[in-house]
Amino acid sequence: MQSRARAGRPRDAAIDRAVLDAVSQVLDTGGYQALVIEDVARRAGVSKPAVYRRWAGRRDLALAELRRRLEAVQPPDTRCTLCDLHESLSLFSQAFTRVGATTLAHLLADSAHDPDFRDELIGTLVSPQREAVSRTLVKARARGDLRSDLDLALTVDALSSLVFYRQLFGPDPLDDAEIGRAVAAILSGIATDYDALVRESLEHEGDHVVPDHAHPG
Amino acid sequence: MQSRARAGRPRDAAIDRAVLDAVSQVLDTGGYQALVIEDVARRAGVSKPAVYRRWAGRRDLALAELRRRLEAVQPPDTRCTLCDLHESLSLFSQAFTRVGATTLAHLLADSAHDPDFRDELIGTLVSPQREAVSRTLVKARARGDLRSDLDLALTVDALSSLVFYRQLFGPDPLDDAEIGRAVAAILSGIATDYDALVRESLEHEGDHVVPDHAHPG
DNA sequence: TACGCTCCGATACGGTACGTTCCGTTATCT
DNA sequence: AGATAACGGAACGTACCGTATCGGAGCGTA
Repeated sequence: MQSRARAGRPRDAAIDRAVLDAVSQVLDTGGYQALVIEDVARRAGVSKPAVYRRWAGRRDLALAELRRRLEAVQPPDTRCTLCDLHESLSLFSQAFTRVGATTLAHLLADSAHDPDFRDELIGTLVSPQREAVSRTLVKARARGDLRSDLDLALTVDALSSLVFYRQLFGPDPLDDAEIGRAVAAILSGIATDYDALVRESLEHEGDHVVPDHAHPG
Repeated sequence: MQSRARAGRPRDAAIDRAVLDAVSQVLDTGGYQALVIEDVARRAGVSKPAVYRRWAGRRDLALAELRRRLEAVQPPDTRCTLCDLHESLSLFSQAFTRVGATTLAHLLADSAHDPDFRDELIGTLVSPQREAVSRTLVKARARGDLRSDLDLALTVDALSSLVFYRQLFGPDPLDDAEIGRAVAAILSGIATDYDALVRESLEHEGDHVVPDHAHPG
């Protein structure tokens, strides 16, 4: 008694592929807006109920296709922190070029009032890429290349957000040269004399929050 | 001969206000998804054509309301770079809390295949906030607080993107303490010895792009 | 072999929201 | 006075949603 095998006629796996291929084609030509179930079904040579039998709607359908496009990201590990970070971010950016900023925005919008789908979306598209960056940072810190008081989560956010921002708000995604400059900037800092700035800020009785990890050096 | 005054019955300015008030109410309760023209018209005590006579559709309607909410941002200027940057980013984040991440995502998605609307959207919601941050950075650099070889545009991107990212991808928007840590990190850098990292990366014959503004110090 | 289950394509359906058009009426400008 | 355009109300055609129904086909179990 195979509990896995449901009774009755099994689903045709070829239909799954044909539909996702059609979705891919539509996304690349007309974008998410053009993703109309009936149209997808027609292109795939498949009936509409056959699609709904497999996916709940446009959102699920699009996410399923995007999941196909994002293979697991292999974070580099060359013991060269600059190289690894650069490579991580480059892969990150390339991944979202494949996904398409438009589609990402639509899925994000559609997930607004559906926490479950939002978790699935972020868990599929965002988290793996972030994780790759995070692992790179962890290794670099373990080597002693990064400050020990580093706020890891916030640094991952800072690097990841730059990739997303440029994809979503353009005009262009980050190119390699910009990634290099960004990595350099966040590693070396942009202040001429950070400690002096901290001292000066303390003289202001301002109500701003004093950074809780002032430069140790 | 007033060329400005069109012949015929003039538009009732009270309708403009009533409609935008209704839009505001709907956006705050049900979000962009709940923004249905017929519903807005009913709430405003107005006919549907009266709405379409003024705005092209949901997108324009929502953007018009959001424009009402974002007054001009006054970048602080206290000659304290840490304080000013902190304040700039805090105002930035607050502005988008008023707009609502959901609505922003929807508008961004809807603007995908309409470059004109996209320009209007970014010009209204994004550019002014960025500009405030940019002015703060420019003043700090002029004071000599920031490195002279600073890539201004990229730095603005880095700081702005963090605000957007946390608003859009959450789970929570940036809080004040995180803003402080982020400012500290980007000003002071996260590397223990950046110059050493650059030297090491040069030993790799890797094909990665060598940062074109290595640390001058 | 017979039966039951589930998938298959085809088609029809009700529902929602869009954006437009027509109407008779009302307000303002020339 | 007359032209013009906004007003509310209502209906319209379109698009797409997601679901239901149908006869038929494929596969499991009795």
